[in-house]
Amino acid sequence: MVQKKEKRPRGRPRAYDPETALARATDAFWRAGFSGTSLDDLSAAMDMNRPSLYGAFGDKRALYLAAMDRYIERGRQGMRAALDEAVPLADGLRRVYELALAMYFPQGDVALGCFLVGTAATESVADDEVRRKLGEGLRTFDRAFEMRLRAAQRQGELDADADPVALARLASAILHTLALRSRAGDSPASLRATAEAGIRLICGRPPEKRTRRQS
Amino acid sequence: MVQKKEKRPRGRPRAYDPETALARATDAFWRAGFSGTSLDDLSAAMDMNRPSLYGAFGDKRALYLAAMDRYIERGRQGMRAALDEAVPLADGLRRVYELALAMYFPQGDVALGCFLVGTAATESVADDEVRRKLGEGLRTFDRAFEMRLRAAQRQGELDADADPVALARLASAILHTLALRSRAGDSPASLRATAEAGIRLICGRPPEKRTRRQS
DNA sequence: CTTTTTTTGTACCATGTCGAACAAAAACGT
DNA sequence: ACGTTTTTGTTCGACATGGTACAAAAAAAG
Repeated sequence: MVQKKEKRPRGRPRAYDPETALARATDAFWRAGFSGTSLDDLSAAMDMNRPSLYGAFGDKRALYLAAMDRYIERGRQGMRAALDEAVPLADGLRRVYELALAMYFPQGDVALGCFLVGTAATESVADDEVRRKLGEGLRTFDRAFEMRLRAAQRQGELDADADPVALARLASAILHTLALRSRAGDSPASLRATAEAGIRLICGRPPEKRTRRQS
Repeated sequence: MVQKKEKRPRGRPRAYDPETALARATDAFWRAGFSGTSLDDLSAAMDMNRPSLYGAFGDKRALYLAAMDRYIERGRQGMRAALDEAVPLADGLRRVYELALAMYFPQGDVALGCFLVGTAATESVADDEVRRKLGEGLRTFDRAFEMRLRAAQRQGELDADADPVALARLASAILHTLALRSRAGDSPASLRATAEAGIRLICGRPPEKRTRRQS
């Protein structure tokens, strides 16, 4: 157990990297949804032929569930980093929303929005496991906001009588509206404005009446 | 033109009512999404055989677009009624969210969430027309909120320096999070709480510190 | 009653889809 | 070098899917 030696396995080496293959599968699902993505599409996107794909990830559904897990975990890590308690609450929120927008609008590509909103939300009615994972993912993001808000409250950055749980849900609501609207054709600029308005509401209006001039 | 006499058309009378057929098609799409709903599913749900369906609505995509139009129009009407200027702003918002939750959680059925979030968001990346309609639909709902917020501002119900456009987007954000979370397995009760928190934030906290007791 | 017009219902077709069978290929161990 | 083990690539097959052709049916018009 101590030495995780890179012992090559016995048979023919695999021609793909599981992580990048999963990333490409995620991208394919992202564009057309679960039902709208065929195994041929996946096979082409992942550059794996069907049997390899089947052997590596199981059937289409298992592959999709793995893509969900990966997406949620990466989102969690991104939020954890963005919500560093060393940066002010408002800046942390802004960083989260910027991170989200960077994902929702890939460079030189059409707007993709959020993977969960764009694909899992559709499947969740018919597929219990997808619904479970989707719920767990959203709660994960809620919790990340909530932890940060609690810290802000402890540090006096946030009103003592604020409700961190409720505010966290609203911070997520901003995320959800960005996710949805980016898929509806809204521009990054307009979404940034919406995010800013949300941040102002969540953090509480500054003590003095805010002027339009920025510091 | 004056007398819209119920002149029966020439041939065999149709065995279906177009409006209810479209409603049933909407329901079918709602559960499985556009790609996940087959023509057989639709044919069964609408109680029309394939050629009749084709003759009445065109192909599957045209049928889906018609379902979108119907859904958006009904949503618009519902919001217009709920946001009656005679009722206080907070109550109006509450009525909108209650209306939404009533749609998202049909009696004696699984949670369906919002039709647009659950189905159009998936298709919108690949289908320009769906994306256009989705964006227009969301903006329609934004505008309904915005109109009401402007009225509230005129009546002094809302701060004079509030931004109706931004607040309307946030009111929609609450709607979007309800739509998404209802599909993720959240309970109506928890969503109601989220909606209430959103209403408090949008309407501004009441002058005195709010106590838990209700009038 | 016959003709005309429109809808219905059955059957069909080309294609797409998921999943699997099977042999060739590429590595390791002896 | 030879067998073992694992992955790859080709191929196949059963089935679902979107869409259509065509005759029977049901109503009005003549």
